[in-house]
Amino acid sequence: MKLSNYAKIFKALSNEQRLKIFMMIYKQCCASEESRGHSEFYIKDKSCCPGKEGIKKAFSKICDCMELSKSTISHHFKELQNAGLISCEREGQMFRCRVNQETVSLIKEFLE
Amino acid sequence: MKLSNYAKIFKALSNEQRLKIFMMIYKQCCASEESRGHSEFYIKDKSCCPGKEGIKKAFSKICDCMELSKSTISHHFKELQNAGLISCEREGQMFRCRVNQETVSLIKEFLE
DNA sequence: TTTATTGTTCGATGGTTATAGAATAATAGA
DNA sequence: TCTATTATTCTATAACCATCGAACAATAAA
Repeated sequence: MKLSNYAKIFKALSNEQRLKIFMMIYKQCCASEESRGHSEFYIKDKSCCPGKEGIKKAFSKICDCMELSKSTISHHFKELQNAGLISCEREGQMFRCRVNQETVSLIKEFLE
Repeated sequence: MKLSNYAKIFKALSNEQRLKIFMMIYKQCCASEESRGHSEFYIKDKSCCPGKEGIKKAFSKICDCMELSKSTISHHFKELQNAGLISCEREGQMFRCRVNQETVSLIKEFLE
């Protein structure tokens, strides 16, 4: 893979808010109320978004966990997709998304 | 470590030119002539910067491998240091620097 | 002490990005 | 079909970033 692609992946993770979104999906969970407006990421509980299929209704859940506008969050989702870090699909009113483990593995291999 | 610190590290790697510099130090080697102006990173040979102590005279060597001005490269070095990714020290006219493996490990653990 | 070499700092500039709000589109349910 | 819900796109703006050249600082060699 080209160096520019790696840079693109790192760029997608370089914004704190976007990284937080990514980690929520990665951990299949949502940040706690206390984490609002803070830089720390807290795992609330794993029951909020169960299953191995990724988060359902991820978009609105993540909106609830953050202090950003919908449009900004939508933009961040697209950046993460664009970098190949996550995949999203709409299932009716559900918004399912998951992390692309292959991309995560690529980063880890890159740093070997 | 705070999420903002991880974001900072990823930001340091998010610029293609800076990533190239980082990889030169990481691989303890310089890019080949052919790589000038291209987005690919090529390893030339390991003999140009031997030893485990990091690249000696890294700054000027890297300047020779890239199409950026000295001031820009200096800026990128500082960004990488600031993120904790590399450490540099001047030894007279030598400019020795090495990758902080602990930071690299932190990233890998973060993505576990 | 000069001079040459090497890297840093400063100031300017053009480009990119994060963000919000409004308008729009897509979908589900009544 | 109409309405409510949900996510996307558009437009604007302020902040940030990459880059350069020039001036400066530090060091080594003459």
